[in-house]
Amino acid sequence: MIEDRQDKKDHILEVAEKLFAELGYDGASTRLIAQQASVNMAMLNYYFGGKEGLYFAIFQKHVSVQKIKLQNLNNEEISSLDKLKRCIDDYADKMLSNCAFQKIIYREMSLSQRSDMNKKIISLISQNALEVKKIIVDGIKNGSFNEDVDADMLVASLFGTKSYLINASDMSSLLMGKDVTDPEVIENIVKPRLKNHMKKMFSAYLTHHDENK
Amino acid sequence: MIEDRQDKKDHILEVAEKLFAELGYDGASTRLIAQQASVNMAMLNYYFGGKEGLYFAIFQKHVSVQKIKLQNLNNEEISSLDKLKRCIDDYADKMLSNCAFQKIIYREMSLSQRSDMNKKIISLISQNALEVKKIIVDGIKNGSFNEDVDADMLVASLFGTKSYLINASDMSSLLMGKDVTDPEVIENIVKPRLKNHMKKMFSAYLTHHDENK
DNA sequence: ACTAATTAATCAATCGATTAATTAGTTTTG
DNA sequence: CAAAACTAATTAATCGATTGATTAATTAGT
Repeated sequence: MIEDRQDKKDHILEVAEKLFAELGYDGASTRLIAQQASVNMAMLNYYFGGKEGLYFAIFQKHVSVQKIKLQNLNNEEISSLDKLKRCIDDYADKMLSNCAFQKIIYREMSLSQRSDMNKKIISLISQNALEVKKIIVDGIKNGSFNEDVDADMLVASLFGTKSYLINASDMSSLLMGKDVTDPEVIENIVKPRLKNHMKKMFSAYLTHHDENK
Repeated sequence: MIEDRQDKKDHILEVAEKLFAELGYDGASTRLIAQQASVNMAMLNYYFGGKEGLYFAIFQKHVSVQKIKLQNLNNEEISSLDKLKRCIDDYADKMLSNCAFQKIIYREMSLSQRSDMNKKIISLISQNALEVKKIIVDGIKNGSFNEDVDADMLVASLFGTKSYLINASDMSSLLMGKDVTDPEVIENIVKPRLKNHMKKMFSAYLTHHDENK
């Protein structure tokens, strides 16, 4: 059945995603991926055309979904601040629930190699970042946010804070005295604290009255 | 002369740092490093005992200096907010002036492999993060900052924002419409905007009056 | 004459990919 | 309906290339 084949491909993708996240692109050998997915090594090439193809398939699987969600949000008729808060919640939920992909995405962006693939991936992801920036810029234009807010830097703070918790998880664990890779800790402690922190900080920054004017 | 040897070792470290940043640990082969540094491949092992030793030497070179600077800052008799602002300035200057090391450090923290080395490195770096956290916690205790501030998350925002600009530089370049890897752009545009953004945002958040009380 | 520094050559191990052979599944044909 | 023919899926074995590291020999410095 065709379904079986798709299930198997999905399973390979899941395993590969986990291993790429843990070991990096070079560190995760096709042999290991095949072994952990309980398939023959040659199947990876048969299905995905090679290691790069497998890698790229992981990105395609994720990005398209998120893009649609963002565009819908941007078209809703709620205040700019509410949109941004929704963004914070959505990204916190998505990123912290799927740390593996988040790790891969971030690491890929920081490498200069594999240029062809790299450009494709950056192009995919950047569309989402632009949507977020649009929310902020619109908020400044319509007077919801302070006019001296730096939209680009705010985007960096939004994604950067979350990336830090995930990618520098060992450091965060040490700081917080808790294992922030433990799913239970993530759900009950990290997520709510992260959401609360970012909403408060951004609200204060975006809507506060600057005394130095 | 001994100086010549040290100079050569330093030169190797510089080249290696650059290549590790661009290509990752696995991507930067010892052959390439040796070639770019114009030394024989066997010299890397002779000097540093192997690839891992070379890698670790890069970390040792950087961390110790920063640690001392931070401890000195923490002992100065200025307000907590001023300390934090100094931190922002210092880290922005250091990180953006030496993006290569910043990239390495961040990527290393996000990998689960090379466990022995990894733990040593995390241990080195975490001491600095703890010093920054201390500044915030002290500020909360002495009433300078709002008591409901989440120190851990604030540290994540501080380091995360900067890391994002550096590690996701392609993305940032696309967002800002400028090449944020160009040294001139970094110095004249990214640095001042980053410093300004973080000081304003943190000040607003740390000292604002919460209306929802 | 002795030690440190440096070189070229080579080591085994591992990498991603491919091959040819085999099995399973489907379609065609008598 | 069943046998044959064909295609898709899967396997084990192997390919050349590259990896980090080591060796033994040579050079330079003291």
